[in-house]
Amino acid sequence: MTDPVLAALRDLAEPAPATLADRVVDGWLRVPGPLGEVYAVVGARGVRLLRPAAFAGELDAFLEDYRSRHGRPVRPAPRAPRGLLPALRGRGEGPALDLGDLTPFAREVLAVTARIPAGQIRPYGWVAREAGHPAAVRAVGTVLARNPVPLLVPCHRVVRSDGDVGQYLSGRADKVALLEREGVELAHLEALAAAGTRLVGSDTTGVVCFPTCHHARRITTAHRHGFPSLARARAAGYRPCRDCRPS
DNA sequence: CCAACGGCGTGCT
DNA sequence: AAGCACGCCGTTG
Repeated sequence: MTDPVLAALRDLAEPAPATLADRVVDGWLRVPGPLGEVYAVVGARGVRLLRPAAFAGELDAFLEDYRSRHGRPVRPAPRAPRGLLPALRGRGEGPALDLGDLTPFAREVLAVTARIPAGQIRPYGWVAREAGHPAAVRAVGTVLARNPVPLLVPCHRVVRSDGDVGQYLSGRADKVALLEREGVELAHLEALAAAGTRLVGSDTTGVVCFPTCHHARRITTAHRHGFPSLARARAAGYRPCRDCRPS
């Protein structure tokens, strides 16, 4: 078990000179994350696999998971890649990712998901549409269920359209914890959904948003209107927000 | 190639 | 209102 503080300090240390092995062999590491420690495997092009340690089990199981996916040798990584530790603390753009072996559809789904800001959530159906496959809602779920780099690609921010938080790799409890940590008011959103409100608009701007969009949060209660669908909002003269692009 | 399988959505009770 | 059945669709064995 690695001391989180020591692990963090290690990231600040001078990078070791790159050896040939650093370029050819992938490296594993164990670092602190928002739900406890995580294992990661990093290749020359970026992070290839990441798992919460509590979910992955022992290191051996994690490395076997990686080997079964890629069949490449793994050794301990000399250091964490730039941006990994800050990203796991919710800061920065995150480290480079190596998702090269995924299908184009899966890559697109993850790319769309990666753009959801912290503190906000979007439905699976929205991701499907943004990825250019509006009917592949369920397939989006399958892709996210196999997200090789959870936390870095924030699949916990994708939820069901009915207000339920939905499933998650390591269980709904983790998903809820991650979202609440980011300031998402799940109870409030569930109440909204239960009342049939999926979008909110401002009658001063005529714009409708997902409730967690930063524009939506600025609407004062006097000017706030809820809508069950974009069609209904449009019928009332509203247009979709250009930032959260409600569908 | 085909069939089964999901972190879903929706319409019907 | 909560639950269920069925449709959808990209992967995988």
